Amino acid sequence: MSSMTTARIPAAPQARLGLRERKKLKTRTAIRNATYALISEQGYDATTVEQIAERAEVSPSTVFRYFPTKEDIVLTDEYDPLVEDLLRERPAEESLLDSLRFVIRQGLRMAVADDPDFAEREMKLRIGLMAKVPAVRSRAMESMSVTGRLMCRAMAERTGRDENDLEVRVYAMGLMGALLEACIYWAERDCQDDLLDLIDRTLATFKDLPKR
Amino acid sequence: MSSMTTARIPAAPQARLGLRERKKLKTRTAIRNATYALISEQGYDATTVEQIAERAEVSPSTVFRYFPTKEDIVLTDEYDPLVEDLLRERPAEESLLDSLRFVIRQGLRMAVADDPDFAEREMKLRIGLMAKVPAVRSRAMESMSVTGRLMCRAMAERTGRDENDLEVRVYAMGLMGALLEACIYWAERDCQDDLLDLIDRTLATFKDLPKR
DNA sequence: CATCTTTTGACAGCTACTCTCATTTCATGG
DNA sequence: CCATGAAATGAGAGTAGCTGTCAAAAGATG
Repeated sequence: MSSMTTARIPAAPQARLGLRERKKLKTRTAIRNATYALISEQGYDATTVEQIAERAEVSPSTVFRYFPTKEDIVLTDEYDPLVEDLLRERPAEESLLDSLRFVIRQGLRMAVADDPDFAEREMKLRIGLMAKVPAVRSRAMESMSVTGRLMCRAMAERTGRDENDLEVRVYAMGLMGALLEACIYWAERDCQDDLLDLIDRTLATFKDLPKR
Repeated sequence: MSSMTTARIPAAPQARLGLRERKKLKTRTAIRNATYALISEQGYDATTVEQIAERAEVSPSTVFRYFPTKEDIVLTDEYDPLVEDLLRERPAEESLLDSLRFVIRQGLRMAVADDPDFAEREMKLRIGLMAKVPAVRSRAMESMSVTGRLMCRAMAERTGRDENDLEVRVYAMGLMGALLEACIYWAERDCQDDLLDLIDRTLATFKDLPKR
């Protein structure tokens, strides 16, 4: 689930990117940081795109050019491919549920790697917003279905089924829904529990999808 | 899943409701019918609330008084309590998955009861919109979490767990996500398959949640 | 430096949605 | 049947998210 990870682009070869690309990345994170700051100060609804634009020192049009909706500023990240790679690296015989457990563990570990405090605060803010603000939760569910299709591909490889099999699609979305609910559960209890433990228990409520 | 059923209020004692209540019901369905008609003619996005208000012969303010958002006009129904009742009538020993199978079957049967053609057209329109229009799908997912809480209550009774147990919450949302995906799958294939069959196969991908 | 492309900002416009307030419509007790 | 109170409605103004266009600015390229 993309919207749970918070790491920056994993050791991106920021070296030679061309001035243009570097600027783009900069404004992108400027917008995001401005948004996080403003939301922390005054809440989600009270924060307008104009304010975000002002603090990020860009025009409102630019904000919408980078993020199609306000919710996307909070939620969008680009880690689906990372998850997909990690998943593909796991042995094909391993059950999908086990692989998932591993990948999520690994993903969170990488996310917290270089700046634990920042990563943790940001993750709590995001998941908190997901739990409290309907619009954000809504958007998270949308992105859940994207990540779900990714799961479908992974499952198709494992089980020898087609990635458009009803069973595959349905199982993937069930998983995603469950994982998202686990996050909401976590946020509702003020992030007191161990998220990895919750995820383990969540995955345990599923049976393996039979091959073929 | 409330947003799948399309029956009218089950034999509501429309008899003595008071003129006021009857009028309210009337405008409510007027708005809904206007919306369905307009969307069938010109699509969801091209249909504005003003047009809906005009065709339903009410003011725009009134539309918003009846439905908080445009998506709600399409999706809102009041059948969660019906589902809950049906579910509670099932024997407590029956597995939740079996009960669900039965209740959905029964629910669909009741929905199609008095005017099969209308019910079928409306259901296909709604589920089709859910599959195609992001905003509607989004809203459907929101309402899914409401119905999910209902499932939690039912499961709590069966398994002797608390309705706020992580396992219960997560299992319920997994189920809802899977069922919703089944509907989308159905719509994507132009409603060619037998929806009940798809739902059976969907439920079969789950294991029973152990008691306690 | 000149030219071409990409990115940006300013602006106008649409629509979903909210709020307020005066008016109308229904309910009720005398 | 009428007067009083309560609820539903309509009108209008206002906010904010989001889209589109177009000209100016900034980076890339030879």
